[in-house]
Amino acid sequence: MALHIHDTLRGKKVKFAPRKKGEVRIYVCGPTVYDLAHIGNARPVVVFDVFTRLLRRLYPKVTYVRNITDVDDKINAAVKESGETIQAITERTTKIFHDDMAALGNLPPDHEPKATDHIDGMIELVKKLLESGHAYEAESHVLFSVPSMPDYGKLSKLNRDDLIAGARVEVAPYKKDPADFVLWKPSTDDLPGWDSPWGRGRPGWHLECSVMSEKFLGPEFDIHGGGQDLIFPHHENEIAQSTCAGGIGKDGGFAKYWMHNGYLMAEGEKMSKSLGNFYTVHELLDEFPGEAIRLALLKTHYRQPLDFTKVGIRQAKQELQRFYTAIRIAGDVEAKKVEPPEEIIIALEDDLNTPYALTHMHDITSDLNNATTDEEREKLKGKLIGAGQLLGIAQQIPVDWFRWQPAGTESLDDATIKILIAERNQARKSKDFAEADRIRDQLEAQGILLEDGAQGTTWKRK
RNA sequence: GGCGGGAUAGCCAAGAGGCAAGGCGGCGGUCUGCAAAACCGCUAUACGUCGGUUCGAUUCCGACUCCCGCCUCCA
Repeated sequence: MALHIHDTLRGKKVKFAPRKKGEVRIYVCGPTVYDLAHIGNARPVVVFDVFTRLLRRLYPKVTYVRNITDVDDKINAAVKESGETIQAITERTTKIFHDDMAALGNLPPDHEPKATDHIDGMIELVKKLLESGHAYEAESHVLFSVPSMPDYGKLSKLNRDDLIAGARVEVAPYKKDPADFVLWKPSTDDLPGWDSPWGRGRPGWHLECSVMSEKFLGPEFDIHGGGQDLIFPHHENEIAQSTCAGGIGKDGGFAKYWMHNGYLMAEGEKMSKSLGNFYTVHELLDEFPGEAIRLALLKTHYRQPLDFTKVGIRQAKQELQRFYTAIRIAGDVEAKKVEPPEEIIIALEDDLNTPYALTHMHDITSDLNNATTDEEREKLKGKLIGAGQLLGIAQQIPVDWFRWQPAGTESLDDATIKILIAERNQARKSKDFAEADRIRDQLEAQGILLEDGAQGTTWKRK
């Protein structure tokens, strides 16, 4: 089975074929760096991380671009509120974003361009749109003329009349058509701005992705991804800007396929800052291992709505315990041929069916636990770890995984635990089970669980 | 009003027109000094409601209910 993905543009699952043989170019919308990433921001990062891992296995060359948007009115608002400089906010937020995403086991993209490094390109793009009659100037703004593009709305399946009918925001008076959107807007002195043919100003929201995707992937690339909420207006407007500025080829130009991940709720309610029921990745990482958070996201198919809960993370953590326990028990044999088994690849090739891939991982785990010969165990251990490679889980050394503890907890150090285990085993040897159990209970009270195995006593944290 | 996604066991969650995967949790057993882990077994009066198509639907169609979202700057 070849790779199939659900394409938002065509509205169905389709067979994937890259524009250039053996090469895949993918662009995913990254964060606007004004605040800590919440778990909803993490979903597309994790989803497309697994997806690009799969692509790299399937194709010799993959270029994955994910941008950082560091110019935006939300950033300006954050500046006003905190008094920090823009640079301080965007750099700090970017740093934390990187740390948080790494903690969730995400590999960095090949390129991570920043919007502010590409203002010149944006100005060029706006010029092109003006020259080709797809844009116009009005009151120091430059606007995209939606009526100039006959098939505007093809991604979101919204037509211009619907847009106008559903408008909840007052239409700016300088717009020729209510559906037109801003390409460039003027900045007052207290706002970030760049010199342009239309005066000092700053770019509209969608411009950066049009410019940076072309710069790193060319005017026609393969896949554009992001959260469902970006379909309209962001991606719709990117299509408008990029295709009307040129770069229209046989596949309609710009991205050939569009992939969007589903929405997230938190604890049964829609995530909302005003309700306070959203989790930042940062705070979650204090309480849970990043890998458990990652798995909680991958347990649900990426296009399904996901109700993200702490109970869900705990369940994910239990599943990881199972994988790592099996790997730990098989610690006496070398994993052989560590690479993703066929069934895992097949599951993921079917529009990234991570839940089904996980089912296979559990099957492999059962087989490993049931294996009787070392030869089988070597093979199955390799399969299990190989499967985890694609999903970005089960890659740690088991000891490290079992050692993890929440931030700020003060528990016994490894050396002390070792000593207590030795004392307990001494007691067991001399049949002083009361003392042995006392030590075990004492450790358990500190969150340390003991397991007496054939190869001695091992421990893990709850 | 327009457009889109969802509703499967205590919980999470795949799936296919023809006996309802998997995991977590729970229960019983084997193993263990006892545990834990592992293993074995059990754990859904049939998949939101009502109709329709069909030999047969939970899977297709229609209506409805509820939930989530988009309709100009939110992943």
